[in-house]
Amino acid sequence: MSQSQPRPARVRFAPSPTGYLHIGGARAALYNFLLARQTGGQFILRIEDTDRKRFVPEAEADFMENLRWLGLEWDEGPDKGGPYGPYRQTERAALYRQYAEQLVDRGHAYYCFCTPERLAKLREEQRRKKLPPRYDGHCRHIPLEEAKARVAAGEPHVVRFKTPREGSITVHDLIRGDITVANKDIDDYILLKSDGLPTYHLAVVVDDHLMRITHVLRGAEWLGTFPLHGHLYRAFGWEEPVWVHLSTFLKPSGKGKISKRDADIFRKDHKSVLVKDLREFGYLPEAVDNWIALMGWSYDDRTEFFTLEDLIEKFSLERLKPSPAAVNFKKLDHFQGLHVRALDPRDLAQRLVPFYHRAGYTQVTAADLEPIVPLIQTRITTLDDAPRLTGFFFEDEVHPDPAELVPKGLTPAQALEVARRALAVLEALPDVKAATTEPPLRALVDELGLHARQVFGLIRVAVTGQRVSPPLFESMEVLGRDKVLARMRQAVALLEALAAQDTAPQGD
RNA sequence: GCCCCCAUCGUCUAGGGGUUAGGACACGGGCCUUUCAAGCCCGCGGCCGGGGUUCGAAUCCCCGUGGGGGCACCA
Repeated sequence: MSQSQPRPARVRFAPSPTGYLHIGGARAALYNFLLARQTGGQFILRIEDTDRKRFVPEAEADFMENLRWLGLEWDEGPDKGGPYGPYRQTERAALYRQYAEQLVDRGHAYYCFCTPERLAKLREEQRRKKLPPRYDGHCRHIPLEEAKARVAAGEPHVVRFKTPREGSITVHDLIRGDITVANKDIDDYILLKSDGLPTYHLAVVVDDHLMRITHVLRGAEWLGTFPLHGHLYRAFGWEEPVWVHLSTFLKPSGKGKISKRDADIFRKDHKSVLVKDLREFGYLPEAVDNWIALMGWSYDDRTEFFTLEDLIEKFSLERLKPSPAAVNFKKLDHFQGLHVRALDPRDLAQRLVPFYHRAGYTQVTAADLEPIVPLIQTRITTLDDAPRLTGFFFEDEVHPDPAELVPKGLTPAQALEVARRALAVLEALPDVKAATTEPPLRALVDELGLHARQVFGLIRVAVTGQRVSPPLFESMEVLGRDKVLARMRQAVALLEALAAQDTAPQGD
C-alpha cells in the first residue's frame, strides 16, 4: 500500500442529457472514477436535466450504456439509488427553491420580475454601446416584502444572485492556482428560472454540497463562472470541494475547438468523438480509456500503455495538465493496436463475434474464430477489420480476379502451369496443415526457379480471393483441404480461360 | 467590446535556472518477410516573440502574440 493514505473521495460525473456521451465527458467521468476507486471513495452519476428545452430522451440511457462499456461503473445514480438521492435534478426541484429562498432571506439573492423582452432590449442596447452584457440591477432593490407579495400573487419571476458590487473574489483551482476576479465583472446570475427549476449554478452547488462531493473535476468551460460558484459557497457558508478544471479538447489540427461540422467529417472517416460511435466502429473500451486518459494527464516521461487497473493505481491530480489538447485519432489507432494484441485470443474471438454477424456472417461463433484470431491479431486495428480480412473463410466460394492470379513477371500461360503444379502438389498431400504443405510448396518454388512471392501470391489469390490475407499456410490449414483444393481447381480453370484468350489471335 | 484560462517537435507529452531538451503517434529509411501487418534499428523534427531578473533563462517576472473558454430564464 502507498504510505500516504488519502481520504476517500466522493466525486461525480454530472452530464446534461442534451446529447450523447462524447470523449470530453468520458474523460471527465474517467478521471472522477479513477479518483474514487483509488481512494476507496464513491463515484456518483447525477443527471443534470434542468434544461427542459434541450432535453434528449435517449441521452441518459446513452450515458449509462457507454459509461459501463468504458468500465466506469458508478456507486450511486438514478438507476441504482443511493443515500443522497434522488440523482436526477428534476426530481429534486423543491430542494433548489428552498435554498434559493434561503439566499433571498439572507440578502444574497433577490426576486427579479423583468421580462425576457426587457432583458433582450437591455442586451441589445449594451451591445450597441459595446458594453459587456450584464443585468442592470433593475429589480435588485425592490423591498423584500413587496417582492414576496408579488411572488405570492403569482407574478412570473426568477431569483438572481446579488453579486457584491465592490471588491473581488479569489477562488482556487488545484492545477491553476488562485484565480481572482473583480466582482464588477460578475453578473447577477439567475439561480432559479421562472419555470421553478434551478440553473446549473444553483443546482451544482446545492447538489455537490448535499451529496458531500469532495472533488469537482469538470470541464474548463466552467472556469468563467467558477467565481460565481465560489460566491455561492460563501453565501451559503459551505465548505468548498477541491476544484479541478480539465483542459478542453481541440480539433486534430490543434486549431480551434471541435465543431458539429468537424464531428460529422470524422464520422465519414470511421472516426468519432462520440463514445457510442467508437464502440460501433470496433474500438476496444480499453483503447478508448487509455487514449483519453493521456489527453491532459501523464504518468511519467515514457509509460503510455495503461489498463483501467493501472490507471486506478497510477492516476494523480497533480499530473493533470491545464493546457488544451488536440485529439489525435492516429494515436487512438495506436492504442487500439496495443490493446488488441494484449488481449487473450479467446477473449478477442468472443468480442469479434458481433462484428462478423453484422458483416453478414450470422452463423459465426467464437469457437469458429478461435483458430483465426492468432492469424489476425497483429493485423487488425478496429474489430470490424476482421470480417473484411477473413470473410473468405466463411464463404462457400471466392471470386478472384483472374488477372490477379498472374504473378508479376509471368504470362497467363506460365501462371497456369504454376497453378497446375501447385494443385498437383496439394492433391498429393494427405492434409493441408501448414507443416505439411509448406516444405513441398517451397520445393516447388525452387524447382520452377521462381520467387516465393510469385508462387505463394498466386495460391493466396486462388485460395482467399484476396491479394492481401493472413499468412498463407496457416490460412489453408484453417480453410481445410476440400475448400483449398476446390479453389485451386477453380483458379486453374480461370487461368486456362485467360491463357486461351491471351494466345488467341488478336483482332486488328 | 469585456472577463478568465493556456503556451516544449505537426500532434500527445516529460523535464525545468547550467540537460547532447527525453518518450510516444505520425512521417522518412533499413532489417525481417509468402502478401499485409506486427516487431526491431536509424533518421527528421521543438522550448511562440520581445524585454527584464541572473554569471547563466527554454525554465522565474512583465508585455505582446497566438489558441481556448465564457459574457442565456443552456449546461
